[in-house]
Amino acid sequence: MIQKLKIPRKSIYRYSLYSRCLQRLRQNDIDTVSSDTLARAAGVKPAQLRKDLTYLGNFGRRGLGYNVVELQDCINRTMGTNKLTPVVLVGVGNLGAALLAYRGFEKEGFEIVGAFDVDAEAGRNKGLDIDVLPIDTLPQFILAQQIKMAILAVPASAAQEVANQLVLCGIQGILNFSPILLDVPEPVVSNNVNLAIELENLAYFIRT
Amino acid sequence: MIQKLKIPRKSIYRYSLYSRCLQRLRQNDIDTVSSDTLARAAGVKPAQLRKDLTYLGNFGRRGLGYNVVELQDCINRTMGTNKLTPVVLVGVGNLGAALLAYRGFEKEGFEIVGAFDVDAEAGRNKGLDIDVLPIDTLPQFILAQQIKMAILAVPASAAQEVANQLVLCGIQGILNFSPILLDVPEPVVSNNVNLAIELENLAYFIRT
DNA sequence: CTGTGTGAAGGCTTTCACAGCC
DNA sequence: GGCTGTGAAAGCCTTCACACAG
Repeated sequence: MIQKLKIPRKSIYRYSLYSRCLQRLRQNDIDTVSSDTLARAAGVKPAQLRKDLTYLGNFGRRGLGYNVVELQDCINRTMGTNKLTPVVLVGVGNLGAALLAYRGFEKEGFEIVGAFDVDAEAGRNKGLDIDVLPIDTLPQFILAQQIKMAILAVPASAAQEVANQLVLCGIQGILNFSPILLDVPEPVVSNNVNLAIELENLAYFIRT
Repeated sequence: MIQKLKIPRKSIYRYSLYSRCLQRLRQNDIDTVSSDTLARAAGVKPAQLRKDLTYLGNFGRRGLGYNVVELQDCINRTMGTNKLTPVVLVGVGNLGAALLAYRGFEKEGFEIVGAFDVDAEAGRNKGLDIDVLPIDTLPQFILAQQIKMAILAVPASAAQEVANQLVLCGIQGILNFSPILLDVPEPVVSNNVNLAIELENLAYFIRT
């Protein structure tokens, strides 16, 4: 745990992939897997998988492979995926509403416990099964429930301002869907997801 | 254009960011910008911005900066963002329906011209304003309309199979929302977006 | 003097290749 | 023989720092 900071960002990202592959192996009652097999399933090179796993300690048995259950448990423990994490969502426009309607986070260990918007009526007629709360109730909500993570889906023009507010409330991680990079103080982490940019990127690389 | 392959992936990604920043400058009738200012707006280092721009040719005037309009046009031309690109979406489950309801792609130059699912009734009761077509009509649709890009939002278990089908139809780029890495033949490009993994990643780095 | 363009240095990741253990 | 663990090499990307143009 102390050398946690030494694990490369990208390895962390891949741990999530590995965990999902291991899950499937587990469902098929397979209890041992080689780096070769698991790497192929995850779409990475065997050497990379092994290198990634060395950050977790030595699990493999040479000549045999890795114990599926043991390895997945270790990854989940490292990732903190073994507990349910509450999240708030801010901005219930088209994208925000879409994310709320998509209840796919739950089975991955995250629960959207609150949705906020400047317009408390924003959720109307969108068939959502969660109430949209006015944004000025956000601070007390976050503080009361000790929320640490937020999904930000407001327009670009409001993003930095809302982010500042979130940071003041004690939010430590922001998943930012707005198309600007947020400026957040040191311990706070902001990850960007931008679907339009992903499409643009793809379009470029297929060179008609 | 011939040295296109030499532009680093990450630079391409940032071009999208730059273009959006330039758009804002344009709206404010600012016609010249320095690498320092633009870099700050985009959240990158000035040297990196300049390095990125050298792949496009020499636009800057030393002592002055870059012409906003000229630079944005060049980026858009390079990215191919100056024309509307048609896209199909496959898999109208929770996530797929959410992506359809989110009409945010249009203003970025992409249009979802067709939605497909094994269950043609999948779109019912989801308040979508686009018809969901049965998946066996996909090949003729793609071929007839010369579609080159697809958004894949089917369950993991079906993802690879559908991807194979898409490739056979001539799809060249896949934006994959399923939690597995797709195995696609050489010229085809597959980019992954996984919201659960982004959240997990974030959760890890905030270490309660 | 201001601000770009860029070789060189530095840092981070991936990949190789093989020693070591089962 | 099979497969892991890992130093070393290679590759990629970022950052520096300064020559040079306006």
